Amino acid sequence: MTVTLKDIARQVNRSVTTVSRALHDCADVSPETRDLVKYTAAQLGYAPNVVAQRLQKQRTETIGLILPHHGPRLSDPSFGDMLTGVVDAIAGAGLDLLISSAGDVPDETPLYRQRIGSRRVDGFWVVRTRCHDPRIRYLIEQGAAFVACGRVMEAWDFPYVDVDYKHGMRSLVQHLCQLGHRRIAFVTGWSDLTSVHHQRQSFVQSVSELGLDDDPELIVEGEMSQHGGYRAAQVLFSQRQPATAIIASTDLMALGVMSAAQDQGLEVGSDVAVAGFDDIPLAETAHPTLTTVRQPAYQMGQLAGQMLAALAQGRPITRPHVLLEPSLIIRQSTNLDLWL
Amino acid sequence: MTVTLKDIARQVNRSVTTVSRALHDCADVSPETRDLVKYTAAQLGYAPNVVAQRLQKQRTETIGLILPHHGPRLSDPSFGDMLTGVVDAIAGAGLDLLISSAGDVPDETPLYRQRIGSRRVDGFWVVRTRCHDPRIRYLIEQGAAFVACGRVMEAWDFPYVDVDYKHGMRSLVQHLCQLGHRRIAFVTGWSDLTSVHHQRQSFVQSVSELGLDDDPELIVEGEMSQHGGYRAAQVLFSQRQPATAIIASTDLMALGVMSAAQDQGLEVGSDVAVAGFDDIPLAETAHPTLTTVRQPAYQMGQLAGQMLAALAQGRPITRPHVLLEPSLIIRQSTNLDLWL
DNA sequence: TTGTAAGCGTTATCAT
DNA sequence: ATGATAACGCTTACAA
Repeated sequence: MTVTLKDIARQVNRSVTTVSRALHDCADVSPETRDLVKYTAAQLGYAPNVVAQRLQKQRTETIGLILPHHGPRLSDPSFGDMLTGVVDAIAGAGLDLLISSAGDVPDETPLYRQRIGSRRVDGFWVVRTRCHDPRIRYLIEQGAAFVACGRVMEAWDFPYVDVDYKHGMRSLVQHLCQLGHRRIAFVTGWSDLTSVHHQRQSFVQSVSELGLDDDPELIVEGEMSQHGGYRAAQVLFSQRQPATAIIASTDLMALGVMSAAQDQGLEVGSDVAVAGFDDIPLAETAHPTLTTVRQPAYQMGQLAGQMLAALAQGRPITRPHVLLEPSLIIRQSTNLDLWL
Repeated sequence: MTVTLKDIARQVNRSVTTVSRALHDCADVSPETRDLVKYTAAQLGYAPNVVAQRLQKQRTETIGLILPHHGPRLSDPSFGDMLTGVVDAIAGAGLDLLISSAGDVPDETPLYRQRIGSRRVDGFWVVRTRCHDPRIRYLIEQGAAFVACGRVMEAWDFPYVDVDYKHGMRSLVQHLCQLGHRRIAFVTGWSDLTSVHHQRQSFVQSVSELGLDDDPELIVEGEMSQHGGYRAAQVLFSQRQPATAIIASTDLMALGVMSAAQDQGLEVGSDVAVAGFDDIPLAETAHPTLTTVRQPAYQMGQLAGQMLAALAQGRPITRPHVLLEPSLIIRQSTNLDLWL
């Protein structure tokens, strides 16, 4: 059925060892043998049994991703982009990506433990870091190979790729301030997430520095989805003194906010300004188009993938700490006069 | 470093064989030995080396997904949902999902060949089938285990999960006809895709049966994304006698169509009706909300995953051909008066 | 230049 | 009830 080294060896009247060496282009095999072996292998349609190779090499050439129970959903566009970046990068290095889901388990460390112990993967890609992330702590303790998309609050040294949310938030608040807004709200996700934490911190600081309204009611936490954004916005609109501008943690939330505003009969971009984070494709085709802080999701994934490949193959990581600068994309949702 | 059977065997003064049997709860091992072995294993933090198990068992317990070069993108929401369904179902059966990308290669069969030959996976999940799909042909020829999300035009017998696009399209055209539309356009994806083919066939037939305008100009092919929908709609709006209703192959395309209409100064839901396929979350929060043919993406993935698990574990597939009925979700984009 | 033998960690077969 | 032995397919000392 399936072709093995033994089959080739029999055919060319050599030992399995010689065949193996010939296929690996070892110097100590005669050119004739090498050519013969390669020819025969090709003809027989030989493909090495990677499982056997892995057992021998004690490497799985596989990167694991355990989807955390607190999201992101595979159906979130920006996460999909990041995933594509990782898949492309590690596939280019001959590695596989193994996806599993944490399900409803609150503590994911046993899953990581299990996959390390059973030598299922060479390293992990960790997404959606939390401020004090037990996964990161565990992986560092174990000396496991991993790359995170996101930082933690502790001053631990581990390879990561992240976005400078503080910078992004600052430029967004400044933009809204310049447009004359004094009362800016922040519709945010679960603040245990490091990204959200940074956004929030920077929001509070920027608002204070610019002397804007710093009413704590203006910060509303919700689920990181359109529905979460929608509901949070409803809360905001029901306040005695509603905000004139709303920033959301993600574009999906921002689209929910826009939706809620429009359902209130408000015109987004004039009656109320709305902005998000990510720059998903929909941001550009929404009506009005959505002002946002663009994050290079694909590139982040790609970088993480390259770092993981280096790690898995024992090469040093050239830049273990990458902080990408996001850029403010001004569109109609904060400035309806804008002609795109 | 890592604990193996040998370590346990040494510790409990038994052979590796006995330890293995004890851990597998074989009947022919004494209760004392069994308990001792299990206790020791737990204490040492033993986890079986899956690579070794796989080499021995000649099974990888892994399902492969090779992302076709013609999409879908990982960032498409409906595909993400389906992927989640597969991951959940497969993980529940103790299997892994291996993702790789076909890159720019026009013919993917070598990739399948390579993964079969190297025994990397036990089976494949095939997505986005084409009318005459070389991947399906190849996998059938090879006798490989796989489940497809989508059918082909040939009368080949293979396990699949698909949606009854024809039915969905018919109900959509009927709905628009009842609203008084005589000139309905279809903004479609690459018609080599079986799903698109079925939609198109049903569109033409429904239009003809209902006696509506069957101008071939009303069918415009474009990229299956918002931009593709946007551009195709621009073509439609520039026609001498524009359509009064536009159906798109996917919700993303439909959102692009809505965008283009709005940029033309048209009011979607009154000046022009727009409808899509999928029912992604954004369909419900778009403005106006989007009429669509709902497809149970997560459920499709889940079913495919269950079938794959059965296949991989040598169990028979109870229902190898599943055709799910989509349902028409009427919203404002075809009927602005509608209060959701 | 080639072959022999051992080993990766596990499971299955056959003795005892 | 337990253990020796072989096997899964491959790589790599070491020997010839």
